[in-house]
Amino acid sequence: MAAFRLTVDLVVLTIRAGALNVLLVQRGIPPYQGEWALPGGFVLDDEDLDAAAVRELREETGVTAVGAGHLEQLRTYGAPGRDPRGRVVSVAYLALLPDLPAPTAGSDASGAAWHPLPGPCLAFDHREILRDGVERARAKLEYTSLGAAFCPAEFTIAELRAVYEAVWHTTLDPRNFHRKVTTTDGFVAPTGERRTGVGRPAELFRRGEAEVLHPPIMRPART
Amino acid sequence: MAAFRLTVDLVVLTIRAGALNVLLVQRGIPPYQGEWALPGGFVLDDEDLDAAAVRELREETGVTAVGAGHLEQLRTYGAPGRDPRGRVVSVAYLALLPDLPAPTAGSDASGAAWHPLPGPCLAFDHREILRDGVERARAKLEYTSLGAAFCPAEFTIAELRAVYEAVWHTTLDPRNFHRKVTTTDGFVAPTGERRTGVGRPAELFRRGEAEVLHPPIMRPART
DNA sequence: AGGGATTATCGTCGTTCTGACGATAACACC
DNA sequence: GGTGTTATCGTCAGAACGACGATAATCCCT
Repeated sequence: MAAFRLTVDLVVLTIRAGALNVLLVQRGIPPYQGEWALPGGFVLDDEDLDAAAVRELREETGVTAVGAGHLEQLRTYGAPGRDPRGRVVSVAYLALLPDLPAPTAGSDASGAAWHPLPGPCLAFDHREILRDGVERARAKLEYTSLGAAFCPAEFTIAELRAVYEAVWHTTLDPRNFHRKVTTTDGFVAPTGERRTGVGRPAELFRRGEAEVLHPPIMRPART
Repeated sequence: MAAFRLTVDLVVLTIRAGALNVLLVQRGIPPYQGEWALPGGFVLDDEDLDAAAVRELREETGVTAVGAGHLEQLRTYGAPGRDPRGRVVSVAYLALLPDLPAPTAGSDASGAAWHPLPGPCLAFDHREILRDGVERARAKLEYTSLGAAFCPAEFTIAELRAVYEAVWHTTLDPRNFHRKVTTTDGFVAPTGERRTGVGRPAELFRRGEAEVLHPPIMRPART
């Protein structure tokens, strides 16, 4: 029951070019120098865990407001030996963000970049953490309205559908998806405006106030 | 990034007399001496987090095999000031167990007992942890087969239904519940035997191999 | 201006799932 | 044998879903 050191590690996901991407940094210092890893860092002495996650997210990505996206605690990883520096326990967070401008490099990372899944080999046990994060995101899209966290404040139904298709790696029927989303109470709220592009202009929506969906959106059977 | 101390705290739930109960210990040492708290203790120097949870569960409840029930990591709580002894971060675990003989008192607890929810005032931030644990259990009963973790190895559909009714604090139609459980693939498997009691003998079932339920069991609307 | 391509949105139809509830079965007890 | 009690099977209307046709509203091209 002696001393532990605590880190937060972030699984930051977004949709880019129709694919699920994760934000990775190239480690600038040992251990695992030069290898890819999840962004993260040590928790400060008198810092709340959530605050540490928000701080690291800001430092590594320049994301200041989580308001647009979503940030939640994922799981804590504390196997002895998972970090060669000693007994380091990591509280992992899952962040879902709309597509952003290129990320910034952090203090102890020589580079940060988006990687389509599955990404490269990762340092520490970060491959396991990433797998758990993606699985959590996949599951939560079924029974919560979190899919909208991948979208900007205003979005079309087609953009939201593209999120589901990217995260689940399937294709969904546009008509049935539209019906499900617009008839599920509190999922999305129309803004009254429309966005013009290729094809018929699409109505713009904002996130609804509902957090959980009853009934959930069913993911097509086994892949 | 200096020294943290790490504890595991357990939200141990079971069904007793048709009600959801939580296992609490009366603290035998300061801080909060004499008050009720979740069972738990410090993580050893080279001990895995899951192993620490299993150890504490055994020490405080005498539960040796988790095989019957279910144990999973719940969340980590690390707000500065949550423990007057200093910076103590707690990894909370959620355990779902079938009804057991009376629990044993642990080393640093002068007594351990089952409490129907909502229990008494709790030390530290354990009230919040308990609330999160109960909420997790309620949600997981909808889309997983974890309800069977509250039952002994062999159980009747009525016993399983009593679990859902206790955890959700509702009443469910016995005929529709029976249909749903027996027709959902992999939820339960018949043993071929039956148990006699009051009324017509009931068929005995074992847990099926399915972990997630497609589609989920819907909890009746708002309470 | 008009035709084609493209995407959004609305409907339809048959199937499945659900909730409400009636009917029967298989015991224990008297 | 009758009665009470619980388990299990059926039925039926309404809701939800998957597949897919039909229409609407724009852009692009000629």
